[in-house]
Amino acid sequence: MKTEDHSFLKPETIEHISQIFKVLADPTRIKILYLLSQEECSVNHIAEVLEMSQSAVSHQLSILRNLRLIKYRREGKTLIYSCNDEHVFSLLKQAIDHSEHQ
Amino acid sequence: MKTEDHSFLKPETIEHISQIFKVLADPTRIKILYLLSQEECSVNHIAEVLEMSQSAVSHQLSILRNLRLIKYRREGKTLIYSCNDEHVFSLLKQAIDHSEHQ
DNA sequence: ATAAAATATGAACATATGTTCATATATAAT
DNA sequence: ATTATATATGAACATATGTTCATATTTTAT
Repeated sequence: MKTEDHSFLKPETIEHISQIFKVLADPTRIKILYLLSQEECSVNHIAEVLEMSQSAVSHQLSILRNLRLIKYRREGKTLIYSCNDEHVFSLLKQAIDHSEHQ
Repeated sequence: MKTEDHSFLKPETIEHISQIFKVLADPTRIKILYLLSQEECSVNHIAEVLEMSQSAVSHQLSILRNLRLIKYRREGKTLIYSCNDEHVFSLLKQAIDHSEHQ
């Protein structure tokens, strides 16, 4: 095939996809997202369940929050995080399915 | 929810998913995989079409090859690469669709 | 106003990753 | 055998990323 006959992805599309996959590429974030796919969670709850430091969880949540993959609401002193991007969670679920059934 | 009531991903599953997403997280590899989803390609063809050095392409191909995401056959001096993992290419396509229709 | 609890954040550090450069390997042609 | 072509690979380098540690911020209770 000649170069000019190829279909190319738009640079923005490539950047966007790369960014999404980058987020999904870290084991810690996979665990957090999988947890949030089951129930909304406070920061401390996530830290306890995943046996991580509060700080590490919070840093990761800030990454997910900045990319609008998750959202939160406040209950008193507590922030409750939950899913905010069906597409990305769907990618994660598809990857889990493929990985478990092979 | 109590910690013992959560569903957890198996460590191998987490590692596997993370590895797949890590591969898909690099713009260069996204371009290569997208190209290979359209047609099988020689190394030099990929390098020309994507305007990259032969060495850089070859390094990335070796990563994709080691993870069995692509395969190759020889034609004389030329190696022709092609897809070898429908699941992963399906993940890529889903991400592209989501990214383009939002 | 003060203290405690929950969360966020900046700096520092170690590790991982992608490209380049130089060179090696393999096949084909003469 | 020698040369040319196609591809692979190791080392070096720069950049990106995740965690920890210390500390800041925000809200509630007293």
